[in-house]
Amino acid sequence: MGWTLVVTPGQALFHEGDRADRVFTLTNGCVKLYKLLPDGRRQVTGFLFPGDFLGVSVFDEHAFTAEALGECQLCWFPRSRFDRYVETQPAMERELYRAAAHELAAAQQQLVLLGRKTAAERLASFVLELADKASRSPERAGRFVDLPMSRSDIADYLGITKETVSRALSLFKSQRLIRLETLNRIEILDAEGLKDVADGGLEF
Amino acid sequence: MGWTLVVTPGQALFHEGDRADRVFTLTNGCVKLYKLLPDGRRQVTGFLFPGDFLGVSVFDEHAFTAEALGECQLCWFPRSRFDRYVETQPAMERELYRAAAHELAAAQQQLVLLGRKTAAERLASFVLELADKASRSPERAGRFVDLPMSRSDIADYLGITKETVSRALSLFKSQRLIRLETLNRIEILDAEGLKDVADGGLEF
DNA sequence: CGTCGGCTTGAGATAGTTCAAGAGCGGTGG
DNA sequence: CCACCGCTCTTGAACTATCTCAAGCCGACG
Repeated sequence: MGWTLVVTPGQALFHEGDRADRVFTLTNGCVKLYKLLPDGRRQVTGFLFPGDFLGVSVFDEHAFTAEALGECQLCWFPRSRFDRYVETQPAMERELYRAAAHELAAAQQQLVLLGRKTAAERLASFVLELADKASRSPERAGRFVDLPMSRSDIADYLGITKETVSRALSLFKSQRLIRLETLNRIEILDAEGLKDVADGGLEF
Repeated sequence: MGWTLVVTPGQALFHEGDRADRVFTLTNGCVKLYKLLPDGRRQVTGFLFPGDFLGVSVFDEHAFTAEALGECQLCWFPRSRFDRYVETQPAMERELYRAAAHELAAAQQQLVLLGRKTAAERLASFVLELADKASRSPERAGRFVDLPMSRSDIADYLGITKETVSRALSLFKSQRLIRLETLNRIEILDAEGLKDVADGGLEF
């Protein structure tokens, strides 16, 4: 029902502007999506986890680059085949719409983060977002949150620098909100406290 | 085929969290969409112009507040009626999907703006975005761009302060990129120059 | 066990914010 | 029709969160 594809860490599945002629489902590993400005500034628009779909688009060209974070395994189809399949399945059309609406709502939430939150609020929101995603997956649940991406990737997702990410993490450690089990794995010690930080602290 | 509604300047059509039980089309006037943080910080997520749809959502609750900029005239239907109509029209389902995908692409472009652009780049992008929208409408075309929203609204859309908006406009005036015909109407003197600013200047 | 690359921490620079006046426009009433 | 008033917009000056640049640190890997 499709072809299997294995990509190495850092390898791009496709670039912004490439012809969108394949659709993927991520079976193993994580992927980052980003857009670049002409001078190299980068905005990460999202991260994908096992089970996520990729490359479905109503446009001819991809609007962003997709790059493997670690080693990834994917399953892909030609887009033409996918489109033909969708046309025969009215329920699928609806499902695509629902998925796009969810992505749109998430993007609008991210607009608030990028437009109006402080560095600490951004990082707290990010940790909780990952924790929330993990809690829905059977296996990855619990107080621990994996960070499969680098500090730079987090920074480019949150619209800050990698140094500011480090400093905010250190701040949270000193406040006993989190603990770094390893460099890429956070233990949440105080989810409530983190939530308070994420939405602007307790002001009144 | 629906009811007419006239709202006065500053009046909200609905608030974030309200039950989404009506769909609208804006026949006259302009609307701003925004989300608030608990402490009052605001992120404007978009502006609507005559002909735009509003309130179509797969969710039960509105994800943002919609507020009239000036006096507005709208046409609305109960959502239940709209949903029933969509179900009978497979082409409509597809059109909704296409619309959501376009909004998503626009939101991702705005993520780049909010995450990585400087104040001047943000304002230049904004002016060009309005000019581009206007150029598609038969009547509003030309070098002139109307700003139906306040400086604060622009600021909250671009993730900066109203003072910074003013300063960037003054900068563009001094560089002969634009002229303010009136406070709320810009004449674009150098679209190319504005484009260069919008995407990070000419670096090489 | 040493090296390399990413992470953390520090110190100084800065873009943008905040706070504070003034200026200009539009609306109102004399 | 003009003068006044209120509000938004502009400009200025000081402040600050974040960035930039520069070491050291530390963990992963050979």
